[in-house]
Amino acid sequence: MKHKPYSKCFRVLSSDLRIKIIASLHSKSMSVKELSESLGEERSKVSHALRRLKECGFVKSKRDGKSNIYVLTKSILNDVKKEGNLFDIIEEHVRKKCNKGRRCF
Amino acid sequence: MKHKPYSKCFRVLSSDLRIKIIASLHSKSMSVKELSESLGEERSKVSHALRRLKECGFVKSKRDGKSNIYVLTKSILNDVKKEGNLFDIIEEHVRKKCNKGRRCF
DNA sequence: TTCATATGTGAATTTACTTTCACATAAGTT
DNA sequence: AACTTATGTGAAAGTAAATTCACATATGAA
Repeated sequence: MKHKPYSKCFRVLSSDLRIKIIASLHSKSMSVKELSESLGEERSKVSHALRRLKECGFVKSKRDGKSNIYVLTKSILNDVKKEGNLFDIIEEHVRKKCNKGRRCF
Repeated sequence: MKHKPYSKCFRVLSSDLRIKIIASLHSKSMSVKELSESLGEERSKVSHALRRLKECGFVKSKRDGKSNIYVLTKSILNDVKKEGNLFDIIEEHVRKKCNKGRRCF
C-alpha cells in the first residue's frame, strides 16, 4: 500500500468549501460565478478550490462562451450516486464515532 | 448534508503518518513505542498523531501495564476489510484520475 | 476595436497544521 | 521510596495551506 496518494486525495477532500462544491456540482454543473453566488463565497476562492479539485481529478471543466462549466468526473459522481459510496462511509463513521469525541467538531 | 464532519474526517486522514499508522494497526494492534519503532518515527510525533486519530474515532487505546495499546475501531477496521471500502474507493480514484494530473503527486 | 463579463493566476498575507522539545504523569521494578 | 520505562502534553518553532488582491487573459457584445 502506497500512502502518499491516499493522504493527498484525503487532503483535497479536507476542505469544507471543496466538499460544498462537490455537493453543489452533484445537483447541477455550474460556472465559477454560479457556484460563487450560490455558496456566497468569494469568486477567486472558488476558482482556487476548483483548481485543486481538478488537479486531483474530482472535477473537470468545459468552456461555454464566457463561462467555464464545472462538472463532477464520473469517478466521484458514481461514488455519490452509489450505495456505500465514499460519503456514506464517512457519514456512517461520523454518526457512530465522531460525535462522541469532543474535539472532532 | 452537513459539510464540516466530512471535511474534518478527511483532514484527519490527510496525513501520511496517520495513514501509515492505520495501515500498521490493521495488521496488528500496537503500543506507541512499537509503532514508533516500526515506522521509524519520533515517539511524540506518533503520540500526537494517535491523539488525532482517537479524537475522530478511528482508533481507541487500552492500558496494558506501562503501555497503551492502540487498536483500530470497528468502524474503520471493517472498512479496511470490506470489499469496496474507503481505501479501495480512493485507490480506484487515484488509479483512474490522479496520475493524469501533474500536481496531485 | 473598445468595452464588459467571466475566469485564471501569482504573490503577499494570514491562518492552520506539524514537528520538536522539555517536562509531567503513570506504572512496574529494585 | 528511588529508579526506569512508556506515554501524554503544551508551547515554541517550523512548515504548509487558505485567503485576499491586483492584474492578466479570453470571449462575446456594441
